[in-house]
Amino acid sequence: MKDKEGKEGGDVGMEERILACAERLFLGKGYNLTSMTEIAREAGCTQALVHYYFRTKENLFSKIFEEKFHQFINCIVKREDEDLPFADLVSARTSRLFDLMAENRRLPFMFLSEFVINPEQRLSLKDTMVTLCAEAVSRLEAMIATEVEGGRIRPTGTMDITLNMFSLVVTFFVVLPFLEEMGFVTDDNREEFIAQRKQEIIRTIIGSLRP
Amino acid sequence: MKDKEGKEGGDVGMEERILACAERLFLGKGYNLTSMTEIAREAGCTQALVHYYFRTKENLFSKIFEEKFHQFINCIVKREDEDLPFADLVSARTSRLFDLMAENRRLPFMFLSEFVINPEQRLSLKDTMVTLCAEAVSRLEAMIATEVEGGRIRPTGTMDITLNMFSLVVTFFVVLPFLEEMGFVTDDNREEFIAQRKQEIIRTIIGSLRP
DNA sequence: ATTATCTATAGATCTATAGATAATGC
DNA sequence: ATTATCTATAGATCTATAGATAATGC
Repeated sequence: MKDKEGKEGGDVGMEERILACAERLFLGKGYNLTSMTEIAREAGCTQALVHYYFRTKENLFSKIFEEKFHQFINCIVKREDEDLPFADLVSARTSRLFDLMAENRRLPFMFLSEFVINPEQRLSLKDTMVTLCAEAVSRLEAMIATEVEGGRIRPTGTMDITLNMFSLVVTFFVVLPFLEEMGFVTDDNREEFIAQRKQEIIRTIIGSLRP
Repeated sequence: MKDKEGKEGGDVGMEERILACAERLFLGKGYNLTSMTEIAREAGCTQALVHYYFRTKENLFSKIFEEKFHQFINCIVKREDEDLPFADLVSARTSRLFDLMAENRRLPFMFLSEFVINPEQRLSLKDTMVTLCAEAVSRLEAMIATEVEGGRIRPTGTMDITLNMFSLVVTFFVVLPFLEEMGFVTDDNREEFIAQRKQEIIRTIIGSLRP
């Protein structure tokens, strides 16, 4: 029996507990506003121990950041959906992105705060991003061309559709806390509000493509 | 003649120079990552002087934040546009929001980083926001109802249209630096890219409303 | 006299490390 | 023996203030 069971997890090792706390804190406040001291306090150990396991703060952060980043990209692109008809593919990807965001609402904030502030981080992940993005849109690009040719959608760039999807989904979860604070969303209507917004986003994206 | 002309402004007083530097730094990196020392260094004085003029960091930040915030809100809502036909009003507001963002690209980052981190800031501006937002959408709401009744647009909520507008415009400028870094946007095509995206956003919003 | 500016410093953090001690695995 | 944990502390910041000095306005 450990002396401190703490908030995080059950009877899991201290290293994992540190990771879990760090993840939560980094996601909530970004790199610079989270201190090793705070992570240690939350995990229930001294900050020396946090350094013992991860040596530097940068190290600890990278571990979490990169894991989240890959999880994020992989979730969006699923090869199976490439056999779907165009509208269904757009709908499926939007829906998946929406659900991922619903479960990781602070993710964009974490990305943003790090990327905007930390140009090195940005550079170091650039290649990964370019590759993964290219993969993500290659099939889409071809489909759009076909649809446009067939006159089923108006001429549109892959970039525009992708930006639309990303913008609508991500911003929604970013502003959600404010909508709650301002009383537009309450405990009673939250679930329905979110579900409706999801449908509306998909309708917006697909609907705006009609010729 | 002052001994230090510095980067910011011409022969303007030190107080204004401090304000200008603080604005640039706060906008770029948010409250917590900007130090009084750094502001002083940029403005070309000691940090004691920065405290002399603004007493606390919080004070200095609030001054800038609130000014920017009001500028932001007032820019979006212009009463004259309320006489325009529906599509034109949506288009005009989107366009204005787009232009404002184009000139203050770090604004959303500043808002976000402060709001997400600083619940007090959020609370203190809540009332202002609610009032201004209500004003901004009241006329829109009536127009939407009329349009829907007349069968000219499909049934849609004011909230959805507003969110669409906000999401599409703001996210574009947030991700623009990444698109540049990834090579999708270059010095050569930037202007055109931005102009096209603006049109596409308006098309998306209006187009998605067709019945 | 008042306003603007500087130097110096107290007091809070924070990261990282060194070195001691307790727990564990063989 | 090795791994996990702690205490203590060095060395960097940072905010804020006190107190001295220079510049300005009457």
